[in-house]
Amino acid sequence: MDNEKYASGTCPVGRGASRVPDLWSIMILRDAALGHTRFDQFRKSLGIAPNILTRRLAALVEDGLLEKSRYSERPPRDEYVLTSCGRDYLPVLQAIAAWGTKHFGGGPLSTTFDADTGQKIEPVVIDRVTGKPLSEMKLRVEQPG
Amino acid sequence: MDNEKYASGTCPVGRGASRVPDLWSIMILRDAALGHTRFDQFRKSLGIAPNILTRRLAALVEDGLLEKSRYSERPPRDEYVLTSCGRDYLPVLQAIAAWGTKHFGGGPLSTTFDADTGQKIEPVVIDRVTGKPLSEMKLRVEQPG
DNA sequence: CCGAATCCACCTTGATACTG
DNA sequence: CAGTATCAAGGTGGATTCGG
Repeated sequence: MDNEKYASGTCPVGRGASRVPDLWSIMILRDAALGHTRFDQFRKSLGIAPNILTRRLAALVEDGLLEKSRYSERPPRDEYVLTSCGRDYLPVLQAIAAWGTKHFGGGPLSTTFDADTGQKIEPVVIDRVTGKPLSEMKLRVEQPG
Repeated sequence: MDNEKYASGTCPVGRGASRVPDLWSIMILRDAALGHTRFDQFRKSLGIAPNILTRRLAALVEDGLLEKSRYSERPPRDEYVLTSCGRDYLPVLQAIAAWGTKHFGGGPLSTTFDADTGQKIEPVVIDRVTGKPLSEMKLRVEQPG
């Protein structure tokens, strides 16, 4: 489809989603959030074909979510690390995970913990001003201009 | 790609994301959240080819995010309305929107308001227990079993 | 006119093999 | 290890058609 139409449109959902337009991209970012950085880590973890992985990584670098970083000179080797933009995508992953667990759970699932306290994480999306969960609010959307 | 591998895997991100595996699905859900229900509303709003729209709608119905509902008998007409599962996806859209606005803003964007108070919404993903934003936390993921 | 189904040229995807 | 080359298969969207 024509991502660019949404990438530059007025809808903030389109602006964001068009940078992570498919399942591979989402799963690559998940892996990156888990600390994976190398081509082969992604490839093995995801079971993705190498040419596809190459393209996806390039697109994520292009859009500023990942950054190539040289970790060996001879032989030359790059790793892919999350930028601050990419790290900011992590809450989206958590929101997806919470939704996935609630509605499509039914099996053994990996779980996220607070690394400091060891407490299990339960992600909720709230409005920063009122603190109310968005799922309990009535919302209205307004177009610009 | 092979969605089903992730749809039934142990990763909650995969469980969720595989049900909304592409940009069209996300945008359809956004439209649905805006109150669109009819085939032609989606088609015109998104500029999507009708055969593709048919497939995506059917997939979303299949996965329980949308529900077909007959609104006219003669002629027979169905509309697509969000199920509770589909409504629960709205926080994900908001998280995407917040991320998109922060990192790819730079233009006129539509904005979400609290329908009651008229206040602008600023979505944040927090941990329900501690109330802390996830973006400020150090997380650790644990595999099942 | 609404909600599709069908056909078709095109492009993307991904499995495999291969290279530095 | 980190990709590129090749190529078959399937997805994509435009045009058209069709029933209500």
